[in-house]
Amino acid sequence: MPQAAQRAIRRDAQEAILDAAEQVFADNGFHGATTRAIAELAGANAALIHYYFGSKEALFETVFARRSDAINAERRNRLAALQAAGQSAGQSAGAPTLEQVLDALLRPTVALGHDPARGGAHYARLLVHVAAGTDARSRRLTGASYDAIARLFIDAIAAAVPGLERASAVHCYLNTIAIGIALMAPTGRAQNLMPRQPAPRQDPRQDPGPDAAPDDLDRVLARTVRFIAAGIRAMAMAPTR
Amino acid sequence: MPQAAQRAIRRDAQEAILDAAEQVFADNGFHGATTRAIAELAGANAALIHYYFGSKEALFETVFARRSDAINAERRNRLAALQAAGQSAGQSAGAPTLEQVLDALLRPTVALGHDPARGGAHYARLLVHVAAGTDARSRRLTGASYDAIARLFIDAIAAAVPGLERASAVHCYLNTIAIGIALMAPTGRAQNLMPRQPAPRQDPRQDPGPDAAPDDLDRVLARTVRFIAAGIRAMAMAPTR
DNA sequence: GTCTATAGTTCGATAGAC
DNA sequence: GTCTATCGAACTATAGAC
Repeated sequence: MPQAAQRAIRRDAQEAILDAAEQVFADNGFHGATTRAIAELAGANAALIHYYFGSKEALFETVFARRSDAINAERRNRLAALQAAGQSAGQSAGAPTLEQVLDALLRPTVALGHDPARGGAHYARLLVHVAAGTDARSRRLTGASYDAIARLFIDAIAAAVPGLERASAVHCYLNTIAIGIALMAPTGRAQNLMPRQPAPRQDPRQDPGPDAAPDDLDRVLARTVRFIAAGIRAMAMAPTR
Repeated sequence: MPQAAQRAIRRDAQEAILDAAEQVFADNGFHGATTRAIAELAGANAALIHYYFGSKEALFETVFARRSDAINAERRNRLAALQAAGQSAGQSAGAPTLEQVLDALLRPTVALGHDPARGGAHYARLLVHVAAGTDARSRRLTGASYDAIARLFIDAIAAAVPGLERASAVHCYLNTIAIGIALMAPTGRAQNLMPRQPAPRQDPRQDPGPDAAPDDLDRVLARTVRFIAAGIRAMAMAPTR
């Protein structure tokens, strides 16, 4: 079946452009990136970008949607699994715990940022640009991709913390996302701020570096979830205003 | 003294360009902004930007430094005042509390974002762009303007929370900044995610809107400080790894 | 100091050969 | 499908009149 083989090759060419675009957009933002730089990094001809995607704008949206769809599908699946487990284990087991909800929310994004094998390390920084942007494109993309999942997890957070007002749950969700985005896009700032080499250290194995290596994912997540969960529970003990 | 009067007028022209540049850079990022758009918004001639500032690049750095210097000076003063008060009130009173430190850290930025009278609402979004950027300019600007103050407050956080490891204090600081930046640059996302008009509301005075009005500054700050302080204290109770 | 006019680049996009 | 060549637009920056 030669057609399938050829299709496979072509698919690789398109994905090479998508991967290159992801990196160049992440490094420079939409306006700072050029289609020529993307084509060069992809090892493709500059005209192919317009042949495949029609425009720089459409390429950007394709790059963005590719990862965000995967992230949100995984978030949805993890949350659904937690809720199903809670129901099957006797109805009094009830809703998943706050820590479980936060893990389901953060793990797909943080894993993407920390695991180079998944190829999405650059998307993390791309997402920061879009989240920061106030232009029409940025708001449209975040709204279209993340509003629905946001409402889902705001509900789950509210359900996991008795006494948490709905408005407070929204702020807690936004705080969570703020930390999560900063966490998934390591800018190297943590290293700069770390204490000056705790010099007289005897066991070098102890210090794999402040920013997590891929296998530190669980540890980074656990630490961050603990931080956020404590903050959210503190919000439930006091009125919003 | 005509020279002084003329100087005053000129100073206004330069500041008009700075204000316009702040807004246009905040809306579109460095590459998305054009000197023509800045000049038009400032009501000035496009060539004046180069006459006053030399280049688009230099203008950007001037805009950035103007506010960050003011923010960090205020942070430094507030922290010093807290520490001086702690010392004068008997040596056992000791270091300022965690809540006091967080307030000193966040108040100057959040106030800037929420008080239109201070004219810095746009800088908040500009800072988000720079904080998100991984290019050389962004890293140089954040490092030059914010690394020193970061170390100061990391020390203060560590001093306020017994048992908090130094490395944990760095992560706590970064979490604080992540929330603070998101907080000072309202993108309107909170409104979108708020519950669908709790419709049968009898008293309209109760809902001034989810994003704070200027006079809500203290309330927003108190809520955020409570969230973060609880998260930081939770970090002190468990090892980093 | 402030303006007009424009030089010199670089960009996104496309036409057309193969 | 893939390439070369190039168009037209928009940009930063500057030269020079006033």
